[in-house]
Amino acid sequence: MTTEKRQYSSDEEDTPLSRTSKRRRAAQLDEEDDDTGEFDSDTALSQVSETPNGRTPELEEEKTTRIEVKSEPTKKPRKKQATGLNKVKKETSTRKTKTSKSKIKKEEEGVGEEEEEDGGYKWWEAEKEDDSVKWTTLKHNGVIFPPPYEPLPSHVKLYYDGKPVDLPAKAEEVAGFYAALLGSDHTKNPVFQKNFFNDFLEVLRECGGTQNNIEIKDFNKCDFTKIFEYFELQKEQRKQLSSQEKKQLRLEREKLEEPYKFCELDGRKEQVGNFRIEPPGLFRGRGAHPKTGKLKRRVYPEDVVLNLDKDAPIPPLPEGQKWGEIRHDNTVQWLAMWRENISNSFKYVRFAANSSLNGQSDYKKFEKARQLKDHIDAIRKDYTKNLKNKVMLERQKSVAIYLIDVFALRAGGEKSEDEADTVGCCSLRYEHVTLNPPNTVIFDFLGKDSIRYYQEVEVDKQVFKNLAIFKRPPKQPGDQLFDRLDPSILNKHLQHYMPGLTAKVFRTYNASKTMQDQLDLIPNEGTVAEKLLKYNAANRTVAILCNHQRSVTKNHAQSVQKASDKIKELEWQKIRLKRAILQLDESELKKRPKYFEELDDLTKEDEASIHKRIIEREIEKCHKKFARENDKRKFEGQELLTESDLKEWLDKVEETRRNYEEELETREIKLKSANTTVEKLDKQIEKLDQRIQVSAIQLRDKEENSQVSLGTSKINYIDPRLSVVFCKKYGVPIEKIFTKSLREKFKWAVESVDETWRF
DNA sequence: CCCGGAACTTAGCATAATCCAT
DNA sequence: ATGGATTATGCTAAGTTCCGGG
Repeated sequence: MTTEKRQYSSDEEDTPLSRTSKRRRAAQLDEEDDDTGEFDSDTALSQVSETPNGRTPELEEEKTTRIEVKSEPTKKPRKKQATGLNKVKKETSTRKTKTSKSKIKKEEEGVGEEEEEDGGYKWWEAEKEDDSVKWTTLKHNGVIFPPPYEPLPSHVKLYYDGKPVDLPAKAEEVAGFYAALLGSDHTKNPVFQKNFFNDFLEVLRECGGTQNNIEIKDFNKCDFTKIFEYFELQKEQRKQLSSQEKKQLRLEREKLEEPYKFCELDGRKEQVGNFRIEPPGLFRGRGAHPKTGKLKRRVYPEDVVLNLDKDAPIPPLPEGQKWGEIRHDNTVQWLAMWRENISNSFKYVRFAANSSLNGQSDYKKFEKARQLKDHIDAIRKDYTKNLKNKVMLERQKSVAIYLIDVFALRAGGEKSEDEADTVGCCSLRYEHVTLNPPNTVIFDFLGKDSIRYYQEVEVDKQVFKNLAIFKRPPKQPGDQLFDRLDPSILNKHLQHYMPGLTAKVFRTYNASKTMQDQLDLIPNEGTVAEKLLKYNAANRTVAILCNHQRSVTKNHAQSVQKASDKIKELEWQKIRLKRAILQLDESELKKRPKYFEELDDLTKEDEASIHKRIIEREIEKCHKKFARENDKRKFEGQELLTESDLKEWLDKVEETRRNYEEELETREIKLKSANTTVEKLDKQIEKLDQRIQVSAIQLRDKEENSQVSLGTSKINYIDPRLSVVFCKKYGVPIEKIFTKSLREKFKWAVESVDETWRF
């Protein structure tokens, strides 16, 4: 019933043209388009779509474009970027005095928070001008390599055409990678199968084929289930370990990790993020990734480049091994890197999210987004005006910025043939946008991570007209909508509004701005739980804006069912109590008829099904309790409970069942305590009402959140200071909103902001 | 310019850890 | 205390942007 969240592009109806040639074709179109392209600002929509092979473009216009384009970059060289940030820094320093004062107050009050490992260095209270140099000293202990491959026991094998295969360890390892995924969707994906099988055969060939003369040719004759089952068994055994043993293992792991967890940056102890080298395995590309299933090869020390200061001791390696390279580059914030074999790019070992350098980057990111406040009006005015610009490039730019600003689209860079076909703004194609006059647009495309973006929206009239122009024949499916645009052109354009302004800043800006606006709407009243719910609702609007999705969990439907059953049960209980009141004193009905109205809401059938559910649950409970109790007794060598003991419990349930049945007929409630009163029952009903309220809200929240992921926007888009201010102003403990690791990541925000701060 | 490499930021999913009702 | 449900974290893929060299 749930629509699949991630979309695997429909079976290659891909045109014979490769994506790159599509692009080229689009470029040709442009020239033609320019010929047709005199854009009258008042062109009516009908005219636009009609416009056949229009007139030649005014050459003047062409010239102006070129001149404009050239003159733009002269304005400022790239490296400048710092200027904008320096301004930000000054702003900070004025705020600093305030901040440190409030900090002192805090300390006087003796707020003893969590322990800090880094000695409490507060970079946000320090001044630092040039940030191209990231550190002066950097020492660390390198990385953890995955353990070497452990061959399977000799009775666990791959079967080919029904026969056991003796694989060389290296090939067996690869087979094992596949076997381990048997339960997952990956192994159902033909691309995954094919890529895996190719690489598996290659490894097998490299190590001289199978050891018992079986030639593996057909993937469909391979049976990995024995290996899979062995892994499952291992998993099970690991789960069965006593908590003692588990603890032991954990301690050993922690001891091994200890030296790698921290490094020394400018003399301070800071945490390292991903100090583990990624283990070999099968590449799990998302969506319709052409390389999914390929073997991700093992990384050895000689593949790894370390980055540390010149005087830092070089982390030792086992005899005979050496690091690929030792570097001393203090303009970057990585500690180690290696080249990965799937797309031939680099992987980095970097500082943890709570490190000072990452904190500073975050801070700068949000300050830059805040700066956009001062320019956004001009930018909006500008792009609105330029929607009617006579130059095609300008129109494309303004429409693109409009989409990025209004719908929070990503920039959308060009992608190569061997990646999943996903798009962002600049790479949108003809088929991703459907136009419904007068001004409704349907966006339907796969974005980052192959997450579907589907929106039916109304857009500015002129935007609509322009989109129609961008789709005008001879353009057709497969062609680029913005055929003259790419992120670098767009970003260059944005630069001249504000240094450092790029497409992604709009997402940050609009996310945080939306959050601020939503938080402003929340009244400062009610319980902490209620406020939290409203905070989450605000968070959710941001997540929806950014299209942050998650797959519904396997047991979502079940859990919703359970929750709504629970509510129904509570309501039934309430009704029951009300009946009881009437039983005690019939005159109550006349006194407050409204109160008893809901007695009629519950049909006999509903009531019966509630009864049934309760009874079934009780019976199940008896069985479970029986089984568990006996397990325990067995373990302790005690006498076991007999079937008759179980029967006794079940009989009790049966009795309840009969009571319910009777109650259903007679509507007569058997009251538990004899001396109850109307007042007491009223109290109980009130309590029930509250519980029902709470449960109903939680249920709604659960449903609304089932496909929306709040975390991504909380971590990356919403200025953390907004949350801190919210907590302070509304008396909500920050722990309710930021987990421990987020509090550490956003320490700069938690400690530096007072109630008056605004995004 | 254009291209691709390099560096950094953002993303969802699997699983570990924790919570919470029983 | 248990174990099923929920939440937090770890992992690594997939974006954007910067940058330097032809």
